[in-house]
Amino acid sequence: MPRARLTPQSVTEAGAALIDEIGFENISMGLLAERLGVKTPALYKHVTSQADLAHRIAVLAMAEFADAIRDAIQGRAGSDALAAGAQAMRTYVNEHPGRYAAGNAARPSGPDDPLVPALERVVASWAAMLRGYRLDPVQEIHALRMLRSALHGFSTLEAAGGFQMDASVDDSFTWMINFLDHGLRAATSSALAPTSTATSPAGGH
Amino acid sequence: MPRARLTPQSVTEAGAALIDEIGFENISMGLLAERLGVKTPALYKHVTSQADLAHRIAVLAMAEFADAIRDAIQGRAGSDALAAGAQAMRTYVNEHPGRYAAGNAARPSGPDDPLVPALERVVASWAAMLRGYRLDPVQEIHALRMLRSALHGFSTLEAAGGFQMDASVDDSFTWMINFLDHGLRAATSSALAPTSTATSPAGGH
DNA sequence: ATCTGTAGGTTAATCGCGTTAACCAGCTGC
DNA sequence: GCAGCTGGTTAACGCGATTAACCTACAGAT
Repeated sequence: MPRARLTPQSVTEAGAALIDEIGFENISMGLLAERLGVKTPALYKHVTSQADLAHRIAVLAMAEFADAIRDAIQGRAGSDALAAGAQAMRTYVNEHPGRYAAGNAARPSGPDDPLVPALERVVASWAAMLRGYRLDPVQEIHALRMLRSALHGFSTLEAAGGFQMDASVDDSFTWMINFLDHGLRAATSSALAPTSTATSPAGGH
Repeated sequence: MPRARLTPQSVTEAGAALIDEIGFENISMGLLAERLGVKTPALYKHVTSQADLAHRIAVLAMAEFADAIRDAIQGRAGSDALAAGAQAMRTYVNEHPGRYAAGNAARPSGPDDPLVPALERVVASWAAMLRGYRLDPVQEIHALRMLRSALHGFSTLEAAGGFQMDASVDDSFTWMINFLDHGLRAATSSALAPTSTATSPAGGH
């Protein structure tokens, strides 16, 4: 019987493909082994555990994801960059829901975890894009978090089938991007300062 | 030996408390049984399966959540209502991360699933709040989805420890709310029509 | 009070899945 | 042509969900 010639990489890639098909929470070692034409324990020669597999998929996913966003933003600025980056994100999440879920579930295991640079590259791309809006440095981080929140929230809700009402999800997405773009442009000069804490922000500066 | 006098409700409530402590994915029938001073199989006299338990927790969570948001918005309008509702949501998610995760993971099993009205009440509260901004009806649904996306994204990222940078998460949240408020007020009269991009349909009304 | 039926608990057994142990066959380098 | 690691296989273990078989505390009728 010839050997299957698996490697950690090929196992991870097959796992990534499978997780996109059946969903993050439905993956199992048995299913993946079957897909690879091998018995379950064989996988343990390449990954140490199911958790390890999930983590490798997460790293793969976040690296791909970072690339996708970087490429989309390349050569664009301002509104264009925002729209392109956001669309790239949404496309990625819709095409690879399982990978993306794995990427979100993963926590860096330490400072030398390859997940860390991948995540940093994602943040760096968004930050670069935001720089085009010339925000106050203090606000930039708030804007970055808002952007992540909005895009992540939209993508995951959509992937989970959370938008039930019969209005075009595409339209909603472009509307949101447009909304964010307008707001960011408005924030460029004017101080959209958060007034301290408690339950209520009064407006103004 | 006296009996434990469990009910589906008491089991669900204990499960909800436990899931907030140990996390959505870490719950197990054994742990919950131990917490209730009972052997594992006893739980099956009150809930039919672990999935059933999770679903009941989800219903409980979304009902509480809907109440919290309704109460927060009560008697307020516009910016105040937005800020109060958003803060109520964030507080709920932070205090009950497991419940909230259960609520999000759950899918209505059918039209008479009690999860449906609970979710509808949540949407209704946000919609009522948005009405204060007097948006174009077409835009209202987009705004609703954006709001859900932003708040859900922020809350879940925060609960998952996703905001690593050392800037106040509180400040970021109020900044975001403020940003959304400004944008919504701007959208009140002016047509914030989505300008067509590559992937998407042209806007207009 | 007693008797009885059943809801609500218990212990024992099953099953699936992750994981490990023990074993064995190809391929690589001498 | 053979020694030995590498990558597979089968068998076995452990644990968590679930089910079966059993048993008893309590409610209601007599």
